[in-house]
Amino acid sequence: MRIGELSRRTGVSVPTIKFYVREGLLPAGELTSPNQASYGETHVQRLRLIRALLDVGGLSVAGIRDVIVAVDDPERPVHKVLGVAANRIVPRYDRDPDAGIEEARKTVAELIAVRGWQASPDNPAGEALATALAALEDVGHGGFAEVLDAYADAAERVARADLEYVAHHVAREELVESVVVGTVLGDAIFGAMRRLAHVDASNHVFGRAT
Amino acid sequence: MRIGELSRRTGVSVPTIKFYVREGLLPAGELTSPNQASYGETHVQRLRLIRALLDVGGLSVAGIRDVIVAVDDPERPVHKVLGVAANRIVPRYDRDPDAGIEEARKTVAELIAVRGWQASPDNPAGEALATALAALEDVGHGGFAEVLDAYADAAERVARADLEYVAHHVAREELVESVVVGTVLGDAIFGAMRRLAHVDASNHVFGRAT
DNA sequence: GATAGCGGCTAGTACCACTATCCATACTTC
DNA sequence: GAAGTATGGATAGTGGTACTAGCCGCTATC
Repeated sequence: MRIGELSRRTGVSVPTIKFYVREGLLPAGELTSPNQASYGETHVQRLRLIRALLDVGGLSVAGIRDVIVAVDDPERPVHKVLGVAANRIVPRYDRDPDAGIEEARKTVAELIAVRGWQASPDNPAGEALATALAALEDVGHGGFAEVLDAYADAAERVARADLEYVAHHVAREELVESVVVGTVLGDAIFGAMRRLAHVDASNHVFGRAT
Repeated sequence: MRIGELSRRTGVSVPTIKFYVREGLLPAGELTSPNQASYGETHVQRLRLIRALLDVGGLSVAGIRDVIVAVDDPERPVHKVLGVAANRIVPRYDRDPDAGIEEARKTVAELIAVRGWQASPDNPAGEALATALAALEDVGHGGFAEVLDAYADAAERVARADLEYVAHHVAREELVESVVVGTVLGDAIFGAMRRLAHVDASNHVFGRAT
């Protein structure tokens, strides 16, 4: 198919497709003559992935490129690809290291220890958690830490379900892609569900609301 | 205190503080002379809230303004304020209405019915959920829907904990602020925990990884 | 053989979150 | 009380991001 049809089938404009190719998010079409190229189903799939990661997942174009380059590199071992993906997916908050974040890091380390999680507290997710907890403390909602256990229970439940889903995929590309998709879209899905559950819970508590 | 000290105490530069005042995120200091104003603890608090919402919560300046204006308007009933907050907090994905999203909306409505949630499926959170599910379908991971039940269990657990925390706050401003903070930072916290739990779970399944 | 579409290119746009600079005045320090 | 720094208020500019517009020479298609 040619670029016009690719555009129609995905709802992405032709100039934007060209832009994604330039940015390395999408492989160029196969040239059939000096100025004519043909695109296939893989391009349609890739474009849908890009749009989902951009619109729903909130990743940046640069972040998507890093993930895609890692996924497409057959030399790279799976766990390295997942590492790159994790680094791009987890938002990086920069915060000048003060007393607050050190305290929060300790909380995170304790949580991991109590839960018996096999995870190092200084990986990006642990850092992100510490930053968020420190921010909570800063805004005077340190008491929110009370609910951390409930969050951890829920996170374990979700993570188990995620892994079960991912376990169905044996092929490398499928595995990596489902981890990326699941992580990014899973956040959006869980967030939306949490808000629905809030509405329900607050209707129970306050009678009726929005 | 004067603006310089406010800046030192919050780590936000003086020009940026001026910018927030112009944008209506932060009330102006109280003028003590034509070109001298004094700021108090409320300004420190408000600035910390702004930074947390921006850096960790990922809200836009315009979104924060809408939330803050609603919170600061004493005329507005609590449930309306929470509505505004929900609308700003939940990211709005625009997607041309196609067959996919209709299907996803049905899934959402069913989920709500099965769970017995007192929530309308056409509120922003329900729409966001439908969009995310449709995106999942688009990228060929429709099978992910299998795990929705686990997600819903977890969301209920988290929402219950959130409400318990919020129930401690009786004063209106405190109530609204804790809902906003809890919703926004809670997403970040849960996301980070989910990733930690993934690391743990995948260590159990695959032996060891990143 | 007209005309619409194409690949490849450079340049431009709109928005966002600041940042720089300026001015007249006020506070601070010597 | 002079010198130097800080302040409030204003306008203009910056750098980053995600596109978008326009052009050229060529080609598929009717």
